[in-house]
Amino acid sequence: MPRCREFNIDEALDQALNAFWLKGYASTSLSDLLAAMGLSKSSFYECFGSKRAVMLAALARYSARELAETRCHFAAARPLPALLAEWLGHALLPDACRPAERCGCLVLNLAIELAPHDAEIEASVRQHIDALADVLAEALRRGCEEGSLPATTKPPLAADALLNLLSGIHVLAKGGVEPARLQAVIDGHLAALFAGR
Amino acid sequence: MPRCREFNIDEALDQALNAFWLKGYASTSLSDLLAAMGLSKSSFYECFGSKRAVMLAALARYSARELAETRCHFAAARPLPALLAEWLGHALLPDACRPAERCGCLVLNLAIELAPHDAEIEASVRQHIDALADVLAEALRRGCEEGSLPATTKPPLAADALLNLLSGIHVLAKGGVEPARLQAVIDGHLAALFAGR
DNA sequence: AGCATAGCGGACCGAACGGTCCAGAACAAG
DNA sequence: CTTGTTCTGGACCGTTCGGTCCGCTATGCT
Repeated sequence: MPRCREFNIDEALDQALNAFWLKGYASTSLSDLLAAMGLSKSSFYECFGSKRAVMLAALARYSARELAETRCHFAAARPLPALLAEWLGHALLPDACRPAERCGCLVLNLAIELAPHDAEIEASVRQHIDALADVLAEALRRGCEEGSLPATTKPPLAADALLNLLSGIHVLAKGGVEPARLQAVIDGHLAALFAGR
Repeated sequence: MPRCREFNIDEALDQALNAFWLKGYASTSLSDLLAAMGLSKSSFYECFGSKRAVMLAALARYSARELAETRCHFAAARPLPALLAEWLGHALLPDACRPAERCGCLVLNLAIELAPHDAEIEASVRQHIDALADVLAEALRRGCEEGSLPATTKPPLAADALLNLLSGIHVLAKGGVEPARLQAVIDGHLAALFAGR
């Protein structure tokens, strides 16, 4: 007997995600959110409860998506150097699933804006970072075994370094540094990594 | 015959700077600002004109201060490895002139929050980044000449890499990653740098 | 003393904020 | 057709926002 929901929660969350990605949390007003998600204020509060809840859900969704893509990317049976180069360079290329160029990484954006004052956000951010580092470390470990990486490489440390590299890239790109300059930094890092040292 | 100004503009700006550093631009309300700067709304608008003008001034002040400190740091006649290690590690240590731990870098915080939507901010950020990169590149050039760095080192590229490293450190630290892990990343990067590769 | 300025507190402004509520239309299943 | 649910638009809430203005006092100079 009930009338079933007409809008798709996940699609609405994706739009909310894009809105927060573009303008951050505080600067995304309720009106912005409603316009992006394409639903009325009543439906919004009925379904999600609050602005903060939506951003938490969007953050979780982004994190899961990003993690799944990364896992999938490194699961491919291809040379590790190419996999890493593509994964890092990804941040500098236009991408259909990003709401704009130079919008950085949603997790990092929200981390900077909210993590110091919101324990729940901080926990999500930490979890995302650690999970990503794990995926990277695992890929690097395989690289060591296969010989594409020097045996002296320490996967967890090198994974942290790569994650730090990508974080810097995201931030500096948002600050206006030209992609070519950042690409050179990536290339240098990878060259050093595969040369061992 | 005029009565002279009682509060110090620069000190007030420093307090505004700390407020923005702690909470970002949008989340720092006028009340926050007035309380931090210790002056009345009337004096505030008489002297600075608008919230945005204050943040621009605070940003310029921060940038100049940071740049001067960095120049001074690398002007010391001490071994380059130590200078670099201290400069990078600085971001992970408590510091009297910072309003809190893990507050990141004001320029990067504002870049992420505002640069994509505010050309004036973006220009300031770019200028700061380029100036810092120049200082670093110059220090690295001296390192090459003195032999503390391999002759194959390309100072501008290595400078960008160091700046990117520091940016990542700031962001990940704000995201809750333990300082020890980030310190290890720094150590690894410097080891690779001085080993050439 | 007289005067111009600095600075203050506070009233006031319109707009926007996040959030609540409700009347009614649209719709699906019985 | 009835019933129960979804969904919408809009009225409404109190609060806060950035910003303006004014009247008062405190102060320094002549």
